[in-house]
Amino acid sequence: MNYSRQRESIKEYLMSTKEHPTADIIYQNVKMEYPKISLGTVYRNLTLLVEVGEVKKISTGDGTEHYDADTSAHSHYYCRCCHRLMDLEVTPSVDQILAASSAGIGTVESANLLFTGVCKDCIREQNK
Amino acid sequence: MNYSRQRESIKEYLMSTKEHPTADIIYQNVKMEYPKISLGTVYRNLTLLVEVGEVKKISTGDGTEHYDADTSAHSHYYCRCCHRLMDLEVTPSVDQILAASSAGIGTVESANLLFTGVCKDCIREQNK
DNA sequence: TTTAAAAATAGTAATTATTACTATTTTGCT
DNA sequence: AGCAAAATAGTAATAATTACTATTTTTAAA
Repeated sequence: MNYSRQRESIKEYLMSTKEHPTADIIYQNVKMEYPKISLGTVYRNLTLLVEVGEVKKISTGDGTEHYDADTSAHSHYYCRCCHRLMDLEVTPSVDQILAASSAGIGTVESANLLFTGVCKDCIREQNK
Repeated sequence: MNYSRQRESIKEYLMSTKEHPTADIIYQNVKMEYPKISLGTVYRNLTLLVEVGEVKKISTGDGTEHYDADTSAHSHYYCRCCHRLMDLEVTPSVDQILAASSAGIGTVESANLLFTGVCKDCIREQNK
């Protein structure tokens, strides 16, 4: 992977915000510095950065993906009303998280935990 | 909400499978019973069923949504290789889940917990 | 059991997010 | 400087989802 100003700018913007922006929002912001940047470049670099582990992709089910340069272990709270995605600095038991967050940030209508990895079947396939 | 055979069939199919199918897979299956059903009908009813709480929508970030008629509190494991979404009957501490699932199902590359609800700001707005 | 309004449907068109393609430019190396 | 690999802008294509409309189904009341 070679250096690119555009990719740096994307990373910089992502690190400067706590908003968990979508590709399009990132595009609009990076365009201020690089008016000729194309949306495809934003998507390609986001995919790259996620692959390399420098950025996390967060799926809320609202129709578009959100991105976060904070790769530390933390959870998120999504408001289905204003569509904001917020940080939650928690890792303890789900019950505790539920109690804590329902007291703090808003109502909790669902708490979903999703693990991603490569399953045993696929590992077996790969070792053939 | 009025009764509809198509909606019943969608629910029936969803309850019969552990596969967490996408709208399109559901469409293909319900089409066996109702060959004239349209994809729009599937989408509309899935949205309705999710709103009413009879079905859960699960976002893996793989480009399409998955649906689950099992609304009990459980987590999921997504394999980024074969794109299968599997059930995990867990609710204890995230650390325990991590340990348990990494031993069992496959590698765990990420564990993401997402809460959804209505945030305090929105509740405040609504009470005006 | 007819009937009329409300809700749902099939089929199609439109929209939106994302990916693919290509000719040109930038980067890293020697 | 000069060359290959990687990246880009711009555009076209794809895939998932939503919107629209004329017709059919459902529901409940006459």
